[in-house]
Amino acid sequence: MIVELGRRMTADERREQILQAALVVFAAGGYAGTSTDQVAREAGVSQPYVVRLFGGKQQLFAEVYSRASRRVVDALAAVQPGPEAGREMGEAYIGLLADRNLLRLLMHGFAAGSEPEIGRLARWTLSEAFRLYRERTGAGPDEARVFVAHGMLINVLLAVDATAHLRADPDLDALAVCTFGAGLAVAVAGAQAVR
Amino acid sequence: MIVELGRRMTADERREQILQAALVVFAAGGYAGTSTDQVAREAGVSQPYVVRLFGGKQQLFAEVYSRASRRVVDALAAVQPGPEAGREMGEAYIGLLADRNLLRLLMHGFAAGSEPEIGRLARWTLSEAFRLYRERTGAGPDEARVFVAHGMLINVLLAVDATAHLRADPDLDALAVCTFGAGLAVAVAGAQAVR
DNA sequence: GAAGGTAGTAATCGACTGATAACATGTCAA
DNA sequence: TTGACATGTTATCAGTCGATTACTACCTTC
Repeated sequence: MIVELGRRMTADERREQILQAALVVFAAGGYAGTSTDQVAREAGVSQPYVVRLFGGKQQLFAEVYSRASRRVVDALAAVQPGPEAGREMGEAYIGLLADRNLLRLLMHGFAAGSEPEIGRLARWTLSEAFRLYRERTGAGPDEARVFVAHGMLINVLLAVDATAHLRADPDLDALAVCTFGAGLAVAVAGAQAVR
Repeated sequence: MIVELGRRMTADERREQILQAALVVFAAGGYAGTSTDQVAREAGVSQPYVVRLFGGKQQLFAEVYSRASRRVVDALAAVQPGPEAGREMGEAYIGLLADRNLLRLLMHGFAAGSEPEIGRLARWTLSEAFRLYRERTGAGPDEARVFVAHGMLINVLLAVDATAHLRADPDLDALAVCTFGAGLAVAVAGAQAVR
């Protein structure tokens, strides 16, 4: 985390900085498993300031999660329709691995789908991925389903840190290799580039 | 939850009862989001007893999660090799939806993969699903990957309660219908039969 | 240069959590 | 019956968490 010593920041700059810090720690620990104090320390501010800037832990998480969802959906939406759209959307998703925290946070949101607000966002993300794939590629539901399913597999492999345990289990190794394909290097690099 | 009034149970019976209760509440709230007191109330015993019987919250969760993993892998391993093995393994997985808590707990484990012990179990579950599919069907890695990916999609749709929001979003609706296929009725029923 | 708003912290609180200790109650063998 | 062990509970504690309050330091503007 970049710390700007001494200098004062505008509230908007601080918000941005705290949101980035929150992405990191929430991606690692999930909503319930992460304290506002962890967020504060990661961002280099005091804990009460985090709470006051965002109105509470729940609202902070909702905002972080909402942004993450939007980043994912935007990356897919950026692909233009055409004969290569399917491949390009796959590559766009793999590209999201560059920020390992993004998809790991997404996973926590899926698991915490019982929280109404988070569940709503999680369903929206899934729904949009499915819809966009069909719209951009003209594919039928079955093909689009395969696309979304692979996205979920990528999320899970990332969450369980499969890339860091490649040598330990040949089957998991094979699964990771054929899932990430050419993106394996990106996935491994992303895992190391955390923080 | 069935409460046996007054009667005393053997420690093993209690263990079983508490493990079942823990599956329910952990599936809903995850590890960090669930207190030992919630487990105790669900099981109808006092909170300190839960802690003492299992040696701590972590060990309780590890045991619940370990059993869930094993149930999933056992269901897949029960399929005999043969030309129909692929279809049968799909059906076996869909059959697991009958206990909604099982796959939802699994999801929490995937998300909490940063915890070393849980991550180990989660990776093992993935690895075994992949390995068993290839072994039973003779399929190559790509086909087995599709199988595992669809399992993950099913988990996610379950976790975000997609079956309870079918009418709200036509795209999510289409995704759920074509994912669960003939198992949709099972999935919806499982969602309602919780507790 | 002082006034007023903005950025930020220190101190503290009540609620909750996991865990421990001490105690009570039921069950069974001799 | 009685002792001894296994099954459970009540009381309690120390730590953590999210949140509130009250305060301080900084910057801009007139």
